[in-house]
Amino acid sequence: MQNTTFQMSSIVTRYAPSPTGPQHIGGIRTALYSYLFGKKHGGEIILRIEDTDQNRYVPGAEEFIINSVNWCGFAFTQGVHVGGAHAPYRQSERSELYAKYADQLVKAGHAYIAFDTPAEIEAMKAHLSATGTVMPQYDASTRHLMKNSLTLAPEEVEAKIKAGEAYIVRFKVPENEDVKFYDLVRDWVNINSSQIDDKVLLKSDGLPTYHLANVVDDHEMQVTHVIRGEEWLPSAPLHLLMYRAFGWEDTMPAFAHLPLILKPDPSVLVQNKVRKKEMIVKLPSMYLEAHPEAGEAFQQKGEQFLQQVMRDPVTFQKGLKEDEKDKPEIADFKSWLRDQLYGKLSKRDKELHGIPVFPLTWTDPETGDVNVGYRELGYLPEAFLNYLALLGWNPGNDLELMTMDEMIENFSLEKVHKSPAKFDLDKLNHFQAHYLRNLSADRWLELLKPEVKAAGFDLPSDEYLLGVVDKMKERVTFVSEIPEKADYLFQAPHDFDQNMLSKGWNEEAMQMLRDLIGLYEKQESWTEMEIEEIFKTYIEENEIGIGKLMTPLRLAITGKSFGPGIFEISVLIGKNETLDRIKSALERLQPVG
RNA sequence: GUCCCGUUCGUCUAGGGGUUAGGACUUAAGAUUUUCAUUCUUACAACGGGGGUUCGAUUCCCCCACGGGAUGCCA
Repeated sequence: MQNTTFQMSSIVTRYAPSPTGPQHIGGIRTALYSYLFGKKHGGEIILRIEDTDQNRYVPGAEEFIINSVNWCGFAFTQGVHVGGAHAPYRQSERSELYAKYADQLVKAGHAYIAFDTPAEIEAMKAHLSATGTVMPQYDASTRHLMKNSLTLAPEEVEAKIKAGEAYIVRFKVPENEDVKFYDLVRDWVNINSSQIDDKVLLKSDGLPTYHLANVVDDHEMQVTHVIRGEEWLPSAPLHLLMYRAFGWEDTMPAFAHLPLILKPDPSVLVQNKVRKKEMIVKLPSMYLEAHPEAGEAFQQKGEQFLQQVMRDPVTFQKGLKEDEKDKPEIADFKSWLRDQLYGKLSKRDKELHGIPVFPLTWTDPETGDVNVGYRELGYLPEAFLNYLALLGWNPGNDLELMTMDEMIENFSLEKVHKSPAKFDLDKLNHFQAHYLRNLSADRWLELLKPEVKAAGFDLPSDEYLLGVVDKMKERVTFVSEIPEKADYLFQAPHDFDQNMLSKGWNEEAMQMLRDLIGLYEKQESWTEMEIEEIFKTYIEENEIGIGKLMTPLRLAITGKSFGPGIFEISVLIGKNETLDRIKSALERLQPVG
């Protein structure tokens, strides 16, 4: 990796999202893989914003992408936010370029100008469908029937343009040609060109479509490796054809199409009794919300249906299939259900499966809807990223927990999976707990302080806080759980575990605690070993079962029945506080039983 | 519908013509522990189905089933 400077500098990858909304974790993973690959080969990693659709532009989306990547802890070497040799990196700022190249293609006979209105195209397709064509499209078989520069006389075309008539540029896809291309993760893929329609290259607003902009920019920016989602696989042959038409085939980038990230398996839902019950009620009302026309009466029917279908995974799978015997309202519900339960991970899956899809919290600028992100939920970026990296890639050994450097070292596109992966929150949480336990003192303080304040406690010293961390880090998955589970480390307990109280808080225990206070008071030096010794000597001398005293002691000091070692806690909070708490408990709590 | 891609424990996956099919998460049991965790040990659990090719197939080929994607003047 350290040698071959020439090879190293020649790699260029890119991440090219469109700012149509918050970046979902699939996008982050694509960005990550582009980064890992680029970094591994010492190359350039470009962030290019594909904002060629004016209608779908969402303010803030671009910042969201950059913030997300920053939070995850990796970076681009070129891009909208940092500049670079190929600036600008926003496609809306490069539009003359695309028009120029589209023109070049038209002149060379690889593309043509078309004047058809959407309605006319629609009519053509409808007509073909009616006469039995399975896949009606604007292509070699139909382009001669339409209004374009292939069918119109040149003067006519000229006149129309002069008159200001709207037009687009379409790519002239060759007829019936096998297009074969190599994909780094899927090997050879073969598609016949008749499957591809004459894609629009330049829209009537003068802006390019993805297909044109992407090919032109990857060429201009000297991109060597295009790493993108599987949804692009079917249009890759088109892109190849375009590189060919431009005469750029020699320098065409290599392609790597990544598998999708899927929703969790719905049969898991069926097997979980609690979740199942929830879903039987929730799904019909969610459907009702989306389809108010179904009518209130639907809710019950929907629940009935689910109850039958969700008996077990097999009935579930069968029951969700299309069935001609279904009543119309159930048929609609079913197809809606399929969309909700299967397929790519989507925004709805936070609600449905408890799986957030955004790295950061996103507030929809139009609706005000808040979609909570991994960061705000308390996930550590390194845990999130490590888990995400493994959803579609694996180094091929048993390595799972990896630092960024290890991921870079081990990464290869050949090891990227072909098949999609389902998101598993349990495993992410395991990673999270692991990384939390290995956090540095500085990070701990940085993360814990706001949580302590948010819980309404006074902020203790850093030293004390690190003591808290030491006692609690093995017991939590999120930092916010610390003030929640160990409130007694920040103030004397207000509430006491009733169950525990009824089991062991009696006259006998109270007397023992009074004895213990006496012994503790005499003890000058206050270390864990010493006070444990006092405790043990006492119970041995009085032949008491250890739990008989330990439980009431813990209860008096913490109010709880579980937690770190009680002597550790006593030392942390100090001698005075320990004694105060025992005394106060003895005053406040009446003996039970 | 048509085209493209995929299919190993419940989940994420390793492997690859002859393996006791390996690891991780989850679940369960045990050890440690004053409790709760952590940690450690153990257990449960998989090659979608059918045909080939082969002495032998989970691995290669074909078909089917299932899952996914694409089929826009969206990306």
